[in-house]
Amino acid sequence: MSEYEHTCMIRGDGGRAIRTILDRICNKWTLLIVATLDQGSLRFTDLHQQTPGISQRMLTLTLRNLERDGLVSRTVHAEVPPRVEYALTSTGKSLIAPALALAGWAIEHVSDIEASREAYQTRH
Amino acid sequence: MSEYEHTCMIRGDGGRAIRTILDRICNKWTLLIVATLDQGSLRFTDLHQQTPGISQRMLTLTLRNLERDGLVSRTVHAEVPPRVEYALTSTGKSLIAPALALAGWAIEHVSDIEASREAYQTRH
DNA sequence: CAGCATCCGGAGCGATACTG
DNA sequence: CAGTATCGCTCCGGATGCTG
Repeated sequence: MSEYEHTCMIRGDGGRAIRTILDRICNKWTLLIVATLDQGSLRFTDLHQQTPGISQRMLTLTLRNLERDGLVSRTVHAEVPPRVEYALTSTGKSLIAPALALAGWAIEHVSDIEASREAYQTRH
Repeated sequence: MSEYEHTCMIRGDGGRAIRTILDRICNKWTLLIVATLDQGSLRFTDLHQQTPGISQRMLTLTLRNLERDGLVSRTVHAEVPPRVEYALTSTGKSLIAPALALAGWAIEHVSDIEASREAYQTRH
């Protein structure tokens, strides 16, 4: 089987499956949060501190979406002050591998891409 | 080396490298166009017909961005009527592999994610 | 054939202030 | 500590119409 026949996985149903996950991970913070939680369970404030630049609002929204999709578990401990632990589910952990594949590609080609952008800039 | 230490590839520079590529592929059409071009060189109209639902405007914008980033080449043939061929560059082709990894994950887990969404819905 | 110009609605995201 | 509420900006993307 030739290489391009595999790409039916992407085009498959008009891209519905790949869209579902892209809509989840392609926002500004999701992959960063998932990668951070790969260390293990963390509290809201820990995540906030380990994610430079994120607002409380966006951290909350990102975690809610991940919880809703079953990629992150949210555990509330009945204590005062409250303690909430976030952790990757098994589904969430399984996302790490393909995410790393993409990150590897990004690191390998980011300089080429940026060079191409500058060259394009000067041509137009 | 434990698994989670690899995730520095994602968190690395605060996520700049991964952001560069996510900003490119995470829009609605880019991955679909790249997967379609994996068949080989195609004209504007061919791409338009093989990508159900896309508008001329979005096809143009998507192709311009891919060309700008050096993932797609654009060849204008001096004929009447005009003929323009789009093809993946070697950099563009190298994106197929990690994209397939992500698509595979998406296909494998899309039903779990949708089930989790419905369960979350009924809980809230 | 292969596009560009224009208008417009909605979503993403940041800043800020408030709370059980 | 772990959020919620509100405001406002920007950009994506769809619809439509025009052109070398």
